Amino acid sequence: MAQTDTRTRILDAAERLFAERGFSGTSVRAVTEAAGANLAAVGYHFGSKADLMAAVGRRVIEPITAAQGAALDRLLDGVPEPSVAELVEAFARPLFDDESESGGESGSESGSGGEAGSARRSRLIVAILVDPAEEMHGWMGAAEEAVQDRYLAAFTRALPGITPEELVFRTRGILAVMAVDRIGGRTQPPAAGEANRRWALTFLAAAMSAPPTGPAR
Amino acid sequence: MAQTDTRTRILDAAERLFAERGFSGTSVRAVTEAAGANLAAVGYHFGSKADLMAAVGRRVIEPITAAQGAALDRLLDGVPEPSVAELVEAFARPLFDDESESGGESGSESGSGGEAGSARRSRLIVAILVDPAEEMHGWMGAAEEAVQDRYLAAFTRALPGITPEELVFRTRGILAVMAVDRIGGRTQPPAAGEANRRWALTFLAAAMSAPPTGPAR
DNA sequence: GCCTCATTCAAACGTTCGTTTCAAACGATC
DNA sequence: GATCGTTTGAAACGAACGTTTGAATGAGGC
Repeated sequence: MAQTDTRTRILDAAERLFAERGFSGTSVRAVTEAAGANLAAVGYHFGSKADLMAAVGRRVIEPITAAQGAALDRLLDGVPEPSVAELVEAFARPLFDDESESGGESGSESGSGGEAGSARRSRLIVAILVDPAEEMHGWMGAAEEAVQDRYLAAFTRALPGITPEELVFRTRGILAVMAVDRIGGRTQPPAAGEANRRWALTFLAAAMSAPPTGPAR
Repeated sequence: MAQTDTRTRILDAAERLFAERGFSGTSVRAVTEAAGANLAAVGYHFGSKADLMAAVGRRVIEPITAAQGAALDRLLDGVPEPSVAELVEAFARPLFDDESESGGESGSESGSGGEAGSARRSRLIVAILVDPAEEMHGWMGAAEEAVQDRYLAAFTRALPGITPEELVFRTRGILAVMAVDRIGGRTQPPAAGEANRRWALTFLAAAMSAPPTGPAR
């Protein structure tokens, strides 16, 4: 066979199926069948279905979190006070699928190729964000929170006058907008990823830059 | 009326559980137990789990769609060219839970500690929007699409210069932002519904009013 | 050859799932 | 009180689920 590793094939299949059907909607049997592996291979390589999801999630999220942190470093290194649009782009761009993934400066990542499977990454992120199953996001660690806190601080400096609570709301709004192509698929198929990404950046830059919400009227 | 109808109790319990755990994550047994009804009651009153979900969804969505349509009627009746902020508010406000609407359905579940009364409707809407299970949204009909098309036309008039495709994206962005309080619950509990709603309207009015995205640079 | 180790395999474990069955209880009408 | 249609009850159905078991398989070192 000389195919890819069974473990990797399972990770790839699970990444796609968890993104498409959610945690509860994906069976271990469906994963192993799609991967061309035996049912027991999940237990052997990962331990349990929840552990498989954690492995899938970490493989996707870790380079994204690293890219978000590196982009913020680069931004703060250039100018002391980056614009809102720059912050939005630095935060959101790694969340989208890279049609032309070049970057990768910090050599820590790379490692295992990571080829193929674009356009699936952002779908898994959205699934992680919105899936009600605890196993879908319970594995996330402090690294993700840390980089989000750093962006929150940067947005706070770029947007004085916005209360911290509203800023938290808006930062979560960035993530929520990632789910846009999961919504209302009945009318028409989601546009190409490239156009979606540029529209989202426009949408989010304007939203983040909105004047503060006044008190209840 | 010793207590509410079995059929209604099942609808209430299903509305809460489908919103909290999604379609695949909610068992018929969990619904009937929460409703204090027999397992077979779902089959008798609704036919199947998918039919139950359709009944739950229609009960929630229909008045919202009607309110969205009525709000647009009212708006277009007053001024021929409503502003973007007015359109956003007319479209989005019915999607949020009405704090003022005390429909008197607070007695569904007694034991839950939190304020279970409202804040469930918008959660179900979000669950319907993002749940990957076909049964979660497959029941939606032409009425919902029709009102969304009417808003799309109104936004098109209010925002000349935005391509129809980008406008579709932004309109879906309105719905996506509804999912914001489902995201990142680790940092802090979701804010009160009232503040969330006002922040969302600010966020969305600015986002919808953004200048058109230029061609790829 | 033999042994060791990691991996794969078919099969089975017990549990939970959605659904169905059929008898019992209920309320209204005669 | 008997009868009818409607609703509820306990129990069971087969299928699918996550997980575990223990025997095959194969490569590498002796």
